[in-house]
Amino acid sequence: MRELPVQLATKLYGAAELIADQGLDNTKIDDIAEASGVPKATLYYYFTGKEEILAFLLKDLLMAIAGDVAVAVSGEGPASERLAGVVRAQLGVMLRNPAPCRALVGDLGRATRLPELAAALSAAFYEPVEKLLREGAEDGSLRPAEDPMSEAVMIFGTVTVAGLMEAIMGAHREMETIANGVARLLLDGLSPRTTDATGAS
Amino acid sequence: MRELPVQLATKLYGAAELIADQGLDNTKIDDIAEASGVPKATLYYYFTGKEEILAFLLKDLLMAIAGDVAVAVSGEGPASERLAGVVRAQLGVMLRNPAPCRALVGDLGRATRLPELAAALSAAFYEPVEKLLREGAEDGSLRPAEDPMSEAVMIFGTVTVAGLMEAIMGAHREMETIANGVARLLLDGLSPRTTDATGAS
DNA sequence: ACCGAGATTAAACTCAGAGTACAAACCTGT
DNA sequence: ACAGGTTTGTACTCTGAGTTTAATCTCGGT
Repeated sequence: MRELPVQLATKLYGAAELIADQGLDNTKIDDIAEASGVPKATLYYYFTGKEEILAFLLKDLLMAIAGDVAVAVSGEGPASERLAGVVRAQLGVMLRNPAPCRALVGDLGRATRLPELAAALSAAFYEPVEKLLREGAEDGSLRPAEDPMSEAVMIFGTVTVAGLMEAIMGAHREMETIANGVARLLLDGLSPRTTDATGAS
Repeated sequence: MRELPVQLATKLYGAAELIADQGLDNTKIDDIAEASGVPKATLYYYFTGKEEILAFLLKDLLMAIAGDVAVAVSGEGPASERLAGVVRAQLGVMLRNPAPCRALVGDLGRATRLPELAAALSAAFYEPVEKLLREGAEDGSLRPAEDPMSEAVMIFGTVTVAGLMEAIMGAHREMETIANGVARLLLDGLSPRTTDATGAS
């Protein structure tokens, strides 16, 4: 895949919506060409096919998430708070880019079969969060995880599905509202808090 | 879609693996015909196309989950324990049917665009769990949820992603192990438990 | 045994759309 | 002006989805 001119990349975002709505198969290359204003021949000059176009769009999304997550992870404060920041970061990117998100779910299969993307996802999310969990165990703000990797995966699942649900329905709720709900579930769980000093009623 | 003979249905499961591995687009109707031993013409006699075949396989999976989840939900004991049962139920079905699961992720987009499936998913999972959350708030074994619907969605995300990760990699771990990890996260969260009576070291 | 209705299948067909080929224009630096 | 890459229109090939047809098969009723 050749180095992509910025202008072309920009135009392509217009196609994300289309792909998100219809799914990749129902979207003809000619449709993508028309929607983005990039002629078919040019698309084939840069990409080997549809899939690679989708992959480009998704990698872009993952990079955005990776960036914001990285900032949240390496911030100040206890790990638990930074984790809440991670949640906000991911949800923020997702709600700002609903079309690629929908495309991502829609064609997750292809995405996971694209090894480059799996790697990007891991770098964007699992690894930073896994690290964060370990730090939380050290600074005492999070319980020690038996298996930080799979906890990171679960956290990703929780956040992602919450975000997707919102991206698929047309975001009624504020990002902060959703993020609070997610963070509360992840940090405190569903059990009633036992924080009140003496036994309650 | 005509009434499907049992024998034919059985043969079709053989194709799930294929679809899971390659994704639906990379799987030719003729491949499905060959893999399942059902001639192409017969497939078209019963289904209108590939998509409907996939839909059939997925609906089957969702039904299985719905069944086991329903049992778990309506069992004895406090809601919190029944929730753990739900987790076990879903993971159990997923790990017993890795191929359809992988197909489901792989072609989630199509799946969500198939309204019948969205409804099935909702009936199989969201509604029962939502009900369970309300019961938990009543019997005191779960904290009251502000928004039971979106909590049900998040729970589904957590369980599903955990299950998928395992279905995609070839299940090394026992279902119980995974279920315990998931249930622990969902019930207790990531914060250190404050359960020890007096302040710890 | 025979008949008719529906089930099952092979084989040949149509047709949309992905991807290719290629040459003409178009830059951009030298 | 020239060379090397970029951009694009146009016309092409070819794969594979879905259709059609018609030949068999199955089986309950007579």
